[in-house]
Amino acid sequence: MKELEKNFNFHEAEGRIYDWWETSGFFKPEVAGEDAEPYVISMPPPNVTGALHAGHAMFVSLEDLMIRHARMKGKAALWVPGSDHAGIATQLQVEKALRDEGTSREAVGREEFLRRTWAWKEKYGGEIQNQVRRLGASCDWTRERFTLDNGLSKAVIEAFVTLYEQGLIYKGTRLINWSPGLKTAVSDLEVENEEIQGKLYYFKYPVEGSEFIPVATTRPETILGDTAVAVHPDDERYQHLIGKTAYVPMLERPIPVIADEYVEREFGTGALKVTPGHDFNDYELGKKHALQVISVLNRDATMNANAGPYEGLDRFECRNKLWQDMEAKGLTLKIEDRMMVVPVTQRGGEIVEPMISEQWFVRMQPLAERGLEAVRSGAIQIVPERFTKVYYHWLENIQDWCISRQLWWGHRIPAWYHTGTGEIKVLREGPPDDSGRWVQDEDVLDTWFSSGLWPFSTLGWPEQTPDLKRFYPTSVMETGHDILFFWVARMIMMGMWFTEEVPFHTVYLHGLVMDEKGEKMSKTKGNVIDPLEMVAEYGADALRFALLTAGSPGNDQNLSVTKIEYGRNFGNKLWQMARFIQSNLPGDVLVGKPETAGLDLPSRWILSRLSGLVDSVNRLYEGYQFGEAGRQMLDFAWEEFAPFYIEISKHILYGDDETAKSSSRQVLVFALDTLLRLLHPYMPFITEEIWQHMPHEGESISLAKWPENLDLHDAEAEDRMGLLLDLVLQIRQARNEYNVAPGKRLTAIVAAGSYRETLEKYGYVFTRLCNIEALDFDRPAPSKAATLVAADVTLSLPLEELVDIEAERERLQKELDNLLRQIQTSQNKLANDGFVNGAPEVVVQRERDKLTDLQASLGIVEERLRVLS
RNA sequence: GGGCGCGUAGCUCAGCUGGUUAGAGCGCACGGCUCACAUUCGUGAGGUCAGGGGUUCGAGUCCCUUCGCGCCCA
Repeated sequence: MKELEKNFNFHEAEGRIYDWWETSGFFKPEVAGEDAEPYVISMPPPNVTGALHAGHAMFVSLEDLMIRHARMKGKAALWVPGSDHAGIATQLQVEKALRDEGTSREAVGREEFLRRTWAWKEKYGGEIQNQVRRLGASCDWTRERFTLDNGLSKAVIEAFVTLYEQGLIYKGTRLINWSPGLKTAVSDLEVENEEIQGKLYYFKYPVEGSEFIPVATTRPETILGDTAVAVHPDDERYQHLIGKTAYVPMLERPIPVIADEYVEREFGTGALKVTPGHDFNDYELGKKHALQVISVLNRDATMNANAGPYEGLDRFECRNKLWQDMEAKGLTLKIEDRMMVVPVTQRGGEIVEPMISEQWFVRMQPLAERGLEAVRSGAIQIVPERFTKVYYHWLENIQDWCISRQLWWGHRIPAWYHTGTGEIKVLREGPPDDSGRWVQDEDVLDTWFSSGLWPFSTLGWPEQTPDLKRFYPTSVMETGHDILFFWVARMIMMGMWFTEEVPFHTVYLHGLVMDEKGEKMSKTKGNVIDPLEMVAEYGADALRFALLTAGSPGNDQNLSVTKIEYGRNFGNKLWQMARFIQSNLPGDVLVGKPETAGLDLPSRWILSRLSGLVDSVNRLYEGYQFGEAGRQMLDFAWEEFAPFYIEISKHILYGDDETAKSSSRQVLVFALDTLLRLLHPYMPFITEEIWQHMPHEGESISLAKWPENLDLHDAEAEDRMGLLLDLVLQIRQARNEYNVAPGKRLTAIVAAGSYRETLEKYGYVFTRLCNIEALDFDRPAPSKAATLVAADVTLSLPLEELVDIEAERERLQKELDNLLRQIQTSQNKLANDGFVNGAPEVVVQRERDKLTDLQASLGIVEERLRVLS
């Protein structure tokens, strides 16, 4: 077996190991055989031209963990990778490149633009996939998909046409969110609300008869599109004006004064200007009162002809100009500073304008019902459970989905218009005929429309492919809670609608990755942790371990370089443990679970602890508590196995009892092997590298059996070893307290009580762990000694010149107080019938045993104090 | 306005089904390069688990409430 280097060279190893895994086909579900139960995750497709960020690293780590775990459990684990064409994001990048060349997409034309975008995709599109590889993602690259590839495009058309035929997709002229910068409609989900310091403009709305109604608005330019002034029917101030005619300032367009209970009398002036063409609430009000809808904006947010003299002005220029003009006419009242909420685009933060526009919509009601049913029935479980409520709330109040985008990069809407008759045909294959008189709709579909089909479109749908049959429905959808609506809910609805099945059984939502202060990472703030830099500096395993263990399910987590560094340190610890074990192995070592019969106490102890770890980890995995599971693995490795068992084993390994050596080796190898398997989903590279250098059966740890139910629990060994380790800690403390040189070897005088046999046999534990060269059982303790007590064992360290009697008395007095306090608590509990009868038997018994030990110790400490005084 | 989350050591966070004297990392103090490991080892200081009330034999954990912070929806 090749010797392990002094340190793990992850730079060299990660690429080598990954390539080997991939070319060996380990990432393919077929390694598990035809009868294996499938376990499938569809990878959330990153934007094709995007760069890997901490959020990607998070989902890759989590999903790879789940997939590797499933694979080790013998399942046919399939993780389908892919990328998203990301309509807006990608188009913006290519448009920017064109701008840099001094041209524009309009100038080069649609065909050329698309050619350029595909070229761009080919050039940069593979980048993020390689970055995903660097994290160790064990996805099946032979099944990689792209949302614009032929298969998926076919799925998109099938879905669109089907919904159209079912009457669930329609084209309509309605108020939508318009992004003037992007010059496209966006869905309500793509609009965020931002609070800004704005202004509230108060002005006079002229009414016939030289009267006026005071009105306030945050967007004066929309005055030009007003089609009514509304007041509350019971408002005495304005009651007499209801039904009269008001005149739009500057335009003098007559509009009615209407009454509606929707108007809040206490808010503002108690009167409302109504602009159905540019406000969602007003739009509804307008419908109710059959008001005219007037749009005053062009696609680029300049004013249109309806704005009369303001035509051509930008919306904000118009706001100022109009206000000045109104001021000149004496129509203004005042301007107030006011915090207000404006709708902005997700991308760029530009202010979105509600505008009347003809777009394609999906009627969501019927789909939402299926989506709700899927979760309500329990067919889909959302983890953490609290997100279920959020999901319900959104679906119960869902709006129709505006799916058309005035972009070029995307799935073109399969609708054809007859240039002569204006007839519309929606077809799987177009045009309807060769007459040359049919033109296709110019618009493309919202990117999320294709993403919504992802779990089944990637497996071949609408074709009934073997993959679709075997791997659908998928198992888990793992993604960030921020896209529950955007993506998860839509996948569920689409999945239920088109496949009559849930697209996945479980939704696992992780939190967002923040910086170490809990702030959102952003380039402008300069607090971004670049996962690729971290991988280069600390290794992929370190980053993964940090991401996987530093938080709790569903909650946002703060990532810091320190945590990644700690992950790297843990990797090194594992490596060093392995190096020690390996260097103490002769040629042949028994591999597998050791026979417990002849084992020494430390071995039975560590195997019992290991057994407990495995049980605990499996229980935690059931509840998706991967972070806690990983932390427990680290604790076991770093707090028990390495500092105690490995240390103690040196006594055997450096001795000459060949039988004992052989069993110690087997225990060491077995414990490490088990630990490596448990850690493999967290730290795939280092665990594989170590495993290959240790005695093992099988080709790769990634295919090794996941540890379950070791059945090595040994309560007695844990108790006895617990006492030894308790004494070890006390000896270390005493040595520190009395400033005993670390190198100084001491003989301890022991009154062993009921532990005589154990202490005689395992006295070497103290040699190894706290530099006690011998235990003397048959000598009375000298007066100048530090006395340590555990259960009924007394251990004295003769420290002649170092021990000050007074100090020792104080120390013991403190110990006495401590014991008394604990005994008191314990006695109170046991005297309480409620506890004795109500608590589980094990808990009560543990309390009784504890009290017995405490009382034994108390007797010893009291006696010792008597001697010293 | 509705919903959700969070508030535990100086900082960042764990604490899973309620059950030993509430843990970790970083930072801090003291001491060690001991033959796997200074990417380390040993020891220590540091917490009325946001406040109040309740359920329970027992609450950091469950329920109610107040305060503070954050997110989502309207």
